Amino acid sequence: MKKRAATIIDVAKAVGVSPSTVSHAISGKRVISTPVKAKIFDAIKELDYRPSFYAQALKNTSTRLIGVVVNECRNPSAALHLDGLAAELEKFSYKPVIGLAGLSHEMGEEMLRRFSTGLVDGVINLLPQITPDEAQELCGSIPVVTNIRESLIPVVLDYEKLTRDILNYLWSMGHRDIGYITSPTRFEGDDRTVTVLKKFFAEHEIPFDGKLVFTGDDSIESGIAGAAQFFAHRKVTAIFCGNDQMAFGVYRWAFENKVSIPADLSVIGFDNVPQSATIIPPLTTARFPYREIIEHTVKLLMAKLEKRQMPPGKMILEMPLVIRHSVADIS
Amino acid sequence: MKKRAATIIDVAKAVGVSPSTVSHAISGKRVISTPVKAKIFDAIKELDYRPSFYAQALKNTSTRLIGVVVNECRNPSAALHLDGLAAELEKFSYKPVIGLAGLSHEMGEEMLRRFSTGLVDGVINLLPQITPDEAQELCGSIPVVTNIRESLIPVVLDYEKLTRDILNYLWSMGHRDIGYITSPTRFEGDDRTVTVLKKFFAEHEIPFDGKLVFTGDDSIESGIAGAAQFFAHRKVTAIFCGNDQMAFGVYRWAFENKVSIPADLSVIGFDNVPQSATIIPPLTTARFPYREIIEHTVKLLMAKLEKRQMPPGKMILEMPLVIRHSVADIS
DNA sequence: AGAAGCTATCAAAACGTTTTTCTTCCGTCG
DNA sequence: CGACGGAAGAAAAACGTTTTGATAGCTTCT
Repeated sequence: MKKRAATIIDVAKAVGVSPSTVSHAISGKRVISTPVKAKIFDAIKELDYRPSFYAQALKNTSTRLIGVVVNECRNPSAALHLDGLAAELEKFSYKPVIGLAGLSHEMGEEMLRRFSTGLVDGVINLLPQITPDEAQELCGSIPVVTNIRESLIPVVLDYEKLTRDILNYLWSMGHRDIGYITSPTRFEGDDRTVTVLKKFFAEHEIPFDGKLVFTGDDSIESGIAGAAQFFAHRKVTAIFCGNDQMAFGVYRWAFENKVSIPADLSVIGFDNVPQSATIIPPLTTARFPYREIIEHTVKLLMAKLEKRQMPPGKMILEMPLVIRHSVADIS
Repeated sequence: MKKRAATIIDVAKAVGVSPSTVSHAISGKRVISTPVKAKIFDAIKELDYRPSFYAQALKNTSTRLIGVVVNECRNPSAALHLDGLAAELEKFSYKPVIGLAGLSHEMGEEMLRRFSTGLVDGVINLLPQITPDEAQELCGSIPVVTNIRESLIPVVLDYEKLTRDILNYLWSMGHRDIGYITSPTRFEGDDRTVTVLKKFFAEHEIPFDGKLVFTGDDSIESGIAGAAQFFAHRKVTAIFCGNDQMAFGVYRWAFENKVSIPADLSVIGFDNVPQSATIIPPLTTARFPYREIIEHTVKLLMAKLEKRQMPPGKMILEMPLVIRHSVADIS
């Protein structure tokens, strides 16, 4: 059990046949007589022969492996992406190789560079801190898809409509003092959200208060910090967050400060991670279309792998509000 | 950008030198004259040469990669393991290759078998459904550590003491009607827990009610099911769960059935995942020693890789209760 | 009966490295 | 001045496969 693993040459010798015959018997690319084939398979089992992955990869120049780079698994949204991508890639007989970059920028670059040495056939970059161009640069000649950045995928996420939906909903429930915590994962979406915010308040003839926008970083801590900042400034009746994680942070802050949700403070998240349904009170949030985004991500990667063009046309994905119990009607 | 990646031969030709010289210049294993070296590095940059990972692996027979097999990332406990293992392996210059098996048994076996083809130097099996022996069998000659099973690691988790601590705590708070939801991840720990339970009730002269033990599967859903079963049978004042996920399920059931935690029902979890601190009310739970377990897991794997024996001696790890707000004093 | 065509197998080249051994060229020393 | 030794680089072998081309031995057809 501690000795060197058996090679194809070992089994060839054991049967008294050439290595190529063994290879053909395994792959079935040429016909091998039944008795010989039987003896070969016996020997394979006997010697516990397993073809060397690396030798095969070297010969084939394809590995059916896709590198997926992500910051941390403990981010529920990342975990959802990872699980989903694994399942989706499986449909095309690809397997993910997950690179955990941690939170450092260098480590992310390092991982992408590492993948570019032929280890994988393609890369999916889930790091928000690395732009599509940087990622492609780091990976050299192998195809990369950066699915976090909306611009890269032939799909459009209508953040403006979503923001308007949320604001309308909050407004209809009587909320006038609303804080917003941004998420770096949403990028362009974030900027536009602020624009919509300003416009919305202008339309309703309410002054826009810049201190009611807090720049978050997707972590629970920044949710806490955001809520703290708002209330230090002035009382708000609702906070909406660029992702659910930060909404959980707001919950946390509220609990510690004896502010009751939703009675004293309403909260809206974005993502609809499973935890948003189990937290108390269940979080009202917008459903991020994980399934569709994931499908499109791998579809796009497959196209790049096969050097196909994607059909032009864009697809608009809905991000419906899922109404649970974290927003109160105070009108 | 779409053309074949440059090889070491290409850079050798570009400089007018032999491939071995290039290799030596890169590795520094032999001294190469400064001007030649400079030209080589220029050419490398120019051609964007990256050594083929597979060719290197084939030659070296070591890859500094460790396969980690896990069911799903969305399980927060798994995510914690994954992040921790990645950081710990990094200390030894190993990188994890994560295999997502999903929930099917065959897929788990498949992943383990796949890893055994030289893809990785060693394997860490996090699948509770596969025993250490099965895992070693599937992986052939490469070292495997199955860290979920306590018996394999030179560390003992004192589940009996933990159970007693929990029961004493609950008892001191006045609880007499206590349900227990088991976790498959704890195995032997689970059985022993039930034993301790019986003993504890005997000592306190309370009849043991078998219907107050529910077999869970670590999912949120089984937490819901467990709570539902208990209350269908009779009222309990406290439930303790083999992991935090299932405790979240109990929260969920309580919310839906207008049972208030902790006023009407106390809950204790096990794991102390981050979410247990942010859920409302914050969950009282036992801290699973992730850091130590992870350290020992890779220590053990490193020993196997270097064919060293582990020093005998076992280490007892504490699992202290972290008291938050999910248990009420009803005495 | 000889050419042609199969069938089952073998031999060799190739994939891109690393490593060991072999050259060649100098300078130095006795 | 011949031998020796060191430096710098070249050449070749090896890692474990897959794939292509070659080679026997048989059938089959004309």
